Amino acid sequence: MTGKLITTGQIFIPNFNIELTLYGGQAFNWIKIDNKHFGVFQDKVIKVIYEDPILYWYSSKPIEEHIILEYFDYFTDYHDIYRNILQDKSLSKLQHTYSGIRILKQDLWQAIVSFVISQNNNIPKIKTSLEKLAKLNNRIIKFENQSFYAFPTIEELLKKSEQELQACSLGYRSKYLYSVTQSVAQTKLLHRTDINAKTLRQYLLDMHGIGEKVADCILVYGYGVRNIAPIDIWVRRGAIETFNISPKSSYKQIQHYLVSRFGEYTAYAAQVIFESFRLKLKQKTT
DNA sequence: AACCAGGTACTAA
DNA sequence: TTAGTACATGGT
Repeated sequence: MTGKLITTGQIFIPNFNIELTLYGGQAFNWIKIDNKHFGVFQDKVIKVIYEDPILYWYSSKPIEEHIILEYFDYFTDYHDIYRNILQDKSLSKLQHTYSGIRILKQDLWQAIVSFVISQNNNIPKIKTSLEKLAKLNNRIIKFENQSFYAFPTIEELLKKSEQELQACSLGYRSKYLYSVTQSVAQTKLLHRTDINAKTLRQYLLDMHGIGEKVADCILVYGYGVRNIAPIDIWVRRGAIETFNISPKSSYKQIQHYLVSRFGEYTAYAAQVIFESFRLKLKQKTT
């Protein structure tokens, strides 16, 4: 299916919390300049401006509108989602201001690279590392008087040595990224359509440097899975406090609990928990 | 100067 | 299965 290639469009998305969605830790490829948001998508740069309820977008190169719509999860009924998860008494006690968060559907490869780097790391530094990684290939995209660097393809990354990766401030994660890149190429994960989420998760877990949390991030943010959630430190703390579950619970136990409580909406509920607790701490320290 | 960041691999019990 | 620890790097 190929649609018409266009460079600009408008999308109707009422009540969209664009700040938390783009900068809350599910994606690392956006920067904000004034009221405009610029994001690198493979070899393109997209600019978006949100004026409730319209999202205006502009691309540096012609692109199918469908790709943009998918990315912003346009075909999902968010009104229905938040109506559902906010029926939960405990969850609804958290900040309702987070009810405009959407879950982006990112490029699978970009998600794999991003979340391998994200482990035991902070958001600003993750972004810096990804930028340095992009600069290795020096594919510059000029757009609106600014220069951006295209996200490295797997073919490009395969050519890089572990030392070159390490120079991107990846720390000990450089060997993980190096190894994961090889594994993704060998398994041809990016080109397979015969694979379901459960199988993909197992492939990812078999890679050196990907554990449960990163695998689940890749599934949720890069593969469109919504009926599970990555359990990071904030979701863990949040779930323990919000639902009064044992602090000793394992990763799998917390995830099962959330799935049993929120079902097909688990990822959305966890996103609200994540932002709520992450920002609560930030307010304390600043 | 410790402590932390959207964890994982490894070891020992 | 669970508990503890090393791991690179930069910011606070």
